[in-house]
Amino acid sequence: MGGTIIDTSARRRAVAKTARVTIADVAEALGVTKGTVSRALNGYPDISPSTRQRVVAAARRMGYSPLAHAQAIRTGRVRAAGLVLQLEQHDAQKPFLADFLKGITQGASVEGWTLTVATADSEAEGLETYRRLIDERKADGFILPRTRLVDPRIALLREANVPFVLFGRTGNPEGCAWFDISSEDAMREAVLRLAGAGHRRIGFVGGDTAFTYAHLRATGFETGLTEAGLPPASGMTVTGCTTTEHGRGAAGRILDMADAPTALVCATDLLAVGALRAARERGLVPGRTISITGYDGSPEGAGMEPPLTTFEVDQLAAGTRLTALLIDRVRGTPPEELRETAPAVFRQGGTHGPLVSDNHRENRQ
Amino acid sequence: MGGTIIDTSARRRAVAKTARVTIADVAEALGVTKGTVSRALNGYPDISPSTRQRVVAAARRMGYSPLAHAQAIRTGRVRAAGLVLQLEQHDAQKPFLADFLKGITQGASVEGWTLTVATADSEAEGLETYRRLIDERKADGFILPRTRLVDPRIALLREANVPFVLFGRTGNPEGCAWFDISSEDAMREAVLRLAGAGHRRIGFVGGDTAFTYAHLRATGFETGLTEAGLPPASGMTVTGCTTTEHGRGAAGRILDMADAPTALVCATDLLAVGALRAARERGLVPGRTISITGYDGSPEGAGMEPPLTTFEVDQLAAGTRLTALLIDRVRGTPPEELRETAPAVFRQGGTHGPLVSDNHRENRQ
DNA sequence: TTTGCCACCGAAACCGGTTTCGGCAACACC
DNA sequence: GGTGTTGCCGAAACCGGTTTCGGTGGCAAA
Repeated sequence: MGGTIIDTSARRRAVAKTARVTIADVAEALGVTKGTVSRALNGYPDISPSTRQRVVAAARRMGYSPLAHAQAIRTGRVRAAGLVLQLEQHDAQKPFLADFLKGITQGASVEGWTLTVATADSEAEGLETYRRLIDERKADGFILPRTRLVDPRIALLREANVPFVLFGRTGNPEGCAWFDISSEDAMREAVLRLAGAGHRRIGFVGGDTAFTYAHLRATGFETGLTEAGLPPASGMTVTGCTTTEHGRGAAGRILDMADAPTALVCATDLLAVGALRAARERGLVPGRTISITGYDGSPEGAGMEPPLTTFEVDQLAAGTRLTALLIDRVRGTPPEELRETAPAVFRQGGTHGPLVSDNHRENRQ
Repeated sequence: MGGTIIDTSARRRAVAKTARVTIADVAEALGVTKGTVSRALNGYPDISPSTRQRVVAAARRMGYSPLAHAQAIRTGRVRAAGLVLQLEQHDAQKPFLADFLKGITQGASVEGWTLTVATADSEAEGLETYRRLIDERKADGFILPRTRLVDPRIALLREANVPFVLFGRTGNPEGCAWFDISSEDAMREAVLRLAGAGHRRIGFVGGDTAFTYAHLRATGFETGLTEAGLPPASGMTVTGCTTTEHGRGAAGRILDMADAPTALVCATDLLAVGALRAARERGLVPGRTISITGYDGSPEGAGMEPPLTTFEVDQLAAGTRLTALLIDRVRGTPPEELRETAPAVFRQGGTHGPLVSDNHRENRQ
């Protein structure tokens, strides 16, 4: 201030609210160029070990960390995963959202990535949101939850040539990477367990088969029947249910049949809750005169009395794997090598039990 | 390909996976400079209406939209709100998370912003996460949920000179902008309603008073007592409860007192659920021989039998307002002008009712 | 006609990084 | 001793925008 000559960088620093340390500051402090600092910090091979060490030390000492968006301008990578949540639907996935997000962000932060989330009310709005995020490059790739057999989001991302990973599977797997829970195996296991407990007439309450998971669970149920040596459950199978009320209605209709099943396999915990309600309304006792299984491992199911027999899904692990796969995908690994499934694990509850004879059954109710 | 002279931009476009339209492309197509295009699109006054129109039309026609991170390098703004979720705690906020996120992202997308979310297990890890996001400039400002009376996050952001908005209030409001639900008024209203229904001995089950909301709700309860002309509820007030089990234990101890209260005001729905359990274990009938109110408007409370009397919080609106305030804050509005509160609205349930005489009470149980 | 002003836009610097290119010194090899 | 290599790093271009500065043309006032 006293002199006439004022160093511009010093003046800039005095004006700036917060003094940001740039790569140029580090370079100047060491008497090297920006390029050298950049290469040293990014692990380029043409930097001598001693120089690299000096640079790393100076960067740490000066508190330098590069601006993500400044790097992105040249590299084209913002180091962010994108997630568009379509929350129009019922609160089915809401309870799992926290764990899922936690898994994603944990997987992301390991690699220095972050997560950009957006929401949409409708499918059309969702596609618009993807387009916006892609255009502005707010994410390097996307995680697609709740995939459908025919999924317009996949078509969009394929065409835009943007990396993505499915949470779930889809009809045409070409160019798709995914992580999924093999819920079809869980449905199969449910049938086999019930058949092993003596049940011969088993019904199924399934979800909207436009979603791949619902389709797969329905087929898994059929597979279980076949493997158990039981005939196809004609008439005792319902799909297209999404809410608790749907589940209640569908289960009610099945239980009102002449040859009503003694057990119900439900595609989700939500539907199982509805089915339990329908069963109780008909004087049936879950775990004794009616067996009901769910799927999801929801806290609601665990808090019920008796607790719901279900299959647990590790949403946190799912989120972690999905981001790991996405990051690999962004880095160039072909999608065919990035396909994983994990099993859901059986959780013993009190809503299922061995078959009781019809006489016995009459007594109980 | 046939000729010797190959335009570099054309070659680049052939090589690039996806042809991105840059500002230079738009400028070239119109025969103007990048600067003109930029100024036209950003509403600078020194651009003639006709030119502006031509630029806007060309940009739309060519499908141009600027890269957010390329703009950020000069403007210093990435147009992103930051949200760090500390999910160590119990699943208290999980059910509201979806709506809250929806509100935030909706508020953000209106202004062309996005949301960057991160999670942390502990407070220390949370602070580390803030530092990382700030250093890499992954967000222009932050939304801080679940504020405490003394909040280290606020200290951190204050010092780093990074804009933020509280969801809640705090001990030292200096430099803080916030949005909050005046839950203290709800507690007061609960007491007044109960007193109006004849209750004279009212207990309180409160949360961890390190959190501002819990502190405020406890004072709101006291205010209600005073306004109702009731004496301070010595011994019938418990704070520090966070889980359903805590609520059950605390309510149980209160209900076991010699002069047990006939009504319990609970600071959260979670605690109310625990209190209901404790009451039922003692043969009390919610809505008849014991009155219990909650706060949150949780779906669990609505699904109970009878439904929980509680106060609803519009999480979606909260998220929307918070981002609007944050964006204003980032744009320079002083924090003192960005402070809002909204009321929680009473939701009639079946867990409270008029005071019944002790004789009557004995009969009922 | 000259002057002055203003509207409008071009030229170029700039933001903070990354990456290409080329050069110099040291060393090995014939 | 000339000639390649090789290791290492400086110089500068570059990424895609924004912003500053200055200049030109048109028009009104003198």
